[in-house]
Amino acid sequence: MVLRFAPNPSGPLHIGHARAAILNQEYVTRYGGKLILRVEDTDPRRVDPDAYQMIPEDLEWMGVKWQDQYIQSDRMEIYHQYARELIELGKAYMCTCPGDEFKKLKDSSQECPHREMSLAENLKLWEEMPGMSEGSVVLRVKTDLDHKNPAIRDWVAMRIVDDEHPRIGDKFRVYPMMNFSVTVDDHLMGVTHVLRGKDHLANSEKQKYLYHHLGWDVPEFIHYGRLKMDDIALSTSQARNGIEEGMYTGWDDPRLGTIRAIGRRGIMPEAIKELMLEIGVKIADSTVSWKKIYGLNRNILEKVANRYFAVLNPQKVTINGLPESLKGTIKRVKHPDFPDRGYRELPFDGEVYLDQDDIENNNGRVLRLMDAVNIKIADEITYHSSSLEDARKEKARIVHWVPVSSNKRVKVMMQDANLLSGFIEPSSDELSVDDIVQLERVGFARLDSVQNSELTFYFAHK
RNA sequence: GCUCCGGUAGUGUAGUCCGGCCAAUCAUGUCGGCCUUUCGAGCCGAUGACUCGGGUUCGAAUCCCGGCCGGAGCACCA
Repeated sequence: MVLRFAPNPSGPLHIGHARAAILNQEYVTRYGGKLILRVEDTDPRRVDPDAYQMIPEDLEWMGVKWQDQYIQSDRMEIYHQYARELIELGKAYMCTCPGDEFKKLKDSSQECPHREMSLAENLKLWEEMPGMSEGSVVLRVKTDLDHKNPAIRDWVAMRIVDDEHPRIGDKFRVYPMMNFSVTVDDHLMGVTHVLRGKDHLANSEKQKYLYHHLGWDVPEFIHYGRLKMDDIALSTSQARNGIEEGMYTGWDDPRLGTIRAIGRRGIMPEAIKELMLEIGVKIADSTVSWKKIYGLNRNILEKVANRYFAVLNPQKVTINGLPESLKGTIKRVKHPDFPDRGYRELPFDGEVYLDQDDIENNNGRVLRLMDAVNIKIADEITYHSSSLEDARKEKARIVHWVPVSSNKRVKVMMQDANLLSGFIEPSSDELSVDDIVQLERVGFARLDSVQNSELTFYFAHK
């Protein structure tokens, strides 16, 4: 089997691309064969030069591997060659009809005057095409003027574009349309199965005519439905505008649905993969919720993420009447299921930061500081007892805390780009960037940067 | 409007091709319980669906017709 992932380089990959990429990859690994990465940049106006770099990066992050790689703008001569061949076969013709006039004819199943031009006239126009003005002429593939779907009738194969191409400059003015270059490439590259969105249903139909004209085998077309994410509805172009206007910090802004934004937040590639394999290739649309992704991701992270205390809405608390004997160092496992990962140590001297909400929601009640002591919340915070049993008796809430005497500053970037700040326990200094941890009772987060001993996390989910 | 396609629990999915083993799978969510220490993790359990109406058949989620709802395309974008 030969499959290809063929994105348009208009920006980095987003969650929708992930489906095509991962499913293609899955077919290859499951049935054997190869995967081709083909960058489809035959519209000079829809090319973001950075995308040539970002697309492979995003694929690598997702764990998608490809064997061959092509860029269509390197293959312009090939498209020109096949376009000419098609004319010589009498299967395509040069058409100078204004667009609206052709549409009128096409919609009533009538052929335009150029359809029966002689080969010589066609070739002459084809030779002149590079010197003609944009919009004045196109090469059309003959299909069936009686096809019940007007969209299929005599579609455009080559057209003139005046803009410079970001990669190949002004070397060419005559560019292939996607349906033409895709068909030529899929055939030349030996693609056996074409996996594409159902928005290409009509294109598959159009392309079949070209396969038949040239006597080529038609690959298996597989169409999948639309994938909607609740919340993020941002298209690549909307995201780009937002970045340019300074609304978003970049392609990896936590509010965006790009692969890099999702990864930055600590969503694991395996979670994305599981999601895509579950959704599969069915043609019915599906709406995926973040909760679903979080659930899958949590299953992976739960085993991986060590635990730390961070207080994000800190209020300094001094415990009155704390017996001297209870002061000391609290040891706590990094992960309850994997004790051999070791312990972290928190000095405890009666001065701690607690989450303001924990204090406000427990006024008049007993609160247990994990692995430390029980305290009574009132106007004054006082020592209550020390054992867990006592805490249970009081139905005390068990909360996390950070020592005042020893801690690091921490910031947590939330999904809505809200930046929370507070304190994290001192043993967090053993963490390095990219580590994903569970901030107990807060949620999972990925360490994004460390600056001047201040840690910045990107929040994944609870 | 025209062409094409789809509709299984809150969401996603299995089953639909080749009707019976489907009072319908799994996941996620939600709810409840458990846990010498995360109310939020984990573990256990529970709730929850075949779009509707006809037809064919001994028997239909599965086949046929119609309705309803939803989607895609109708570019000199990909």
